[in-house]
Amino acid sequence: MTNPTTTRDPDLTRLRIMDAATDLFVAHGFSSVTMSQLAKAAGVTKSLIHHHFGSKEKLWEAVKEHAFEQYFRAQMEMLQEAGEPDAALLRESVVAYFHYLQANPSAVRLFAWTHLEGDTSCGDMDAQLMGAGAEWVRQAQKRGLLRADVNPAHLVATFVMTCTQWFEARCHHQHWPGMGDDEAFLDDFLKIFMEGVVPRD
Amino acid sequence: MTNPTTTRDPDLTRLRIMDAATDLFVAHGFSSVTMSQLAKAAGVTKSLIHHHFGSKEKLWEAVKEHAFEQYFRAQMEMLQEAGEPDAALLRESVVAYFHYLQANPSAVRLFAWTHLEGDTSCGDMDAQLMGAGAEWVRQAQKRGLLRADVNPAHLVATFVMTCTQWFEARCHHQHWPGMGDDEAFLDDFLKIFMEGVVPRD
DNA sequence: ATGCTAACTGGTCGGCCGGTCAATTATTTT
DNA sequence: AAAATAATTGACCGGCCGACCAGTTAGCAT
Repeated sequence: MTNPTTTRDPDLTRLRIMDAATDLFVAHGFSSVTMSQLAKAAGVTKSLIHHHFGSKEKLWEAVKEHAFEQYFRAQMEMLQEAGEPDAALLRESVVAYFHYLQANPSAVRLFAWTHLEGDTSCGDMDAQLMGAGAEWVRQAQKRGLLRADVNPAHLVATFVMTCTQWFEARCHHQHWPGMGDDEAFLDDFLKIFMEGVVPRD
Repeated sequence: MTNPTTTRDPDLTRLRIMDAATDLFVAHGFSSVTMSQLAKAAGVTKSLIHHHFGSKEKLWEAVKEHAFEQYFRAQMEMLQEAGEPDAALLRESVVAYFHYLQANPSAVRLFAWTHLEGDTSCGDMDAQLMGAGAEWVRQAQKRGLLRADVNPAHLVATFVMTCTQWFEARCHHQHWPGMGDDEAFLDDFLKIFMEGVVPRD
């Protein structure tokens, strides 16, 4: 039988390092986090991190790749669960995306760091996702359920970027006068966005 | 008379350091830039940077403050030049803001770095700016020129954040399939946004 | 049981980090 | 002209950085 109090568990160790690294990198970015901090946070020695990941840079890559995969999978699921495209479903998609980002603040910050680094390693997955989203919109346009005079990619980008920026720059605009909470903003954004994407009678 | 080829010019030196520091910080962020890099880029010694700015952190603060001031002044001018609020002028404001960011990519990146750092030092200026923008919208709403059922701050935030994110994450979404260039996106965004903010007949 | 592989540790290293300081040179003040 | 002030330099510092390595130990295949 397997020993539950086994002294060594490389998979768990890797996981613990990844988790600690994710927290630290998300909070402070790659370059201002040191191996000593990482080791201390993960409860292991610096050498062990090198043993499992090779270098600080490779650990960072692993953290990013893992986060992208999670994001990609979640978004693909949401897209595939969506049925026949129409305006109501688009609205639901925006709400779902907004709430996904709300529930995964570390993903938002990780994306922001990678944007600034100019990292495009997530390009393929992201392009695939956006392509699917745009195609979804294009079908709704063909059926006359969404206005057809806007580039589908731009339509998707508009709501994706607004949701992203809302959480990315939260520390900034949460102090702006008159700003409401997450739900209040989402409501108002949807009022504007949905009115702007449905066809005029 | 003043000697044009004078060997010492502390103001120019400060400026050269600030310029070099702005470039480097904007490109790589605060913590991954070293004093040696800064000194080399500015054509001065490390010690001289310390002499003029005290520390790396204080130089960073100076760079940010300067950028914020420039941004603040430019936006305030744009706001004050704007006349009686109505939908057409809102459209022009969005276009002007978009083009300002397009022409000042380093400002965009600097904001992004500070967002991630959680820096709120520009809070006062920014709140003032947003307050003025929201007030501008509120007046248009009172006159029935913009729909009144959305929080003015949210309306302004919507287009500000979209423009910001467009340039902030450019390296990311410029590879998305079907995406047009800056002007094409702006056009489509305005189609959606303007349709969403004008009152229904 | 015994050897092999891989997980894991502690110690250590060269290098570069941000920062300091005394000395020198240019500019301004008196 | 001389004294005071400020700009600028180069040499130098302690400390920590990421990385490495020799050695130890646990798990596993045979």
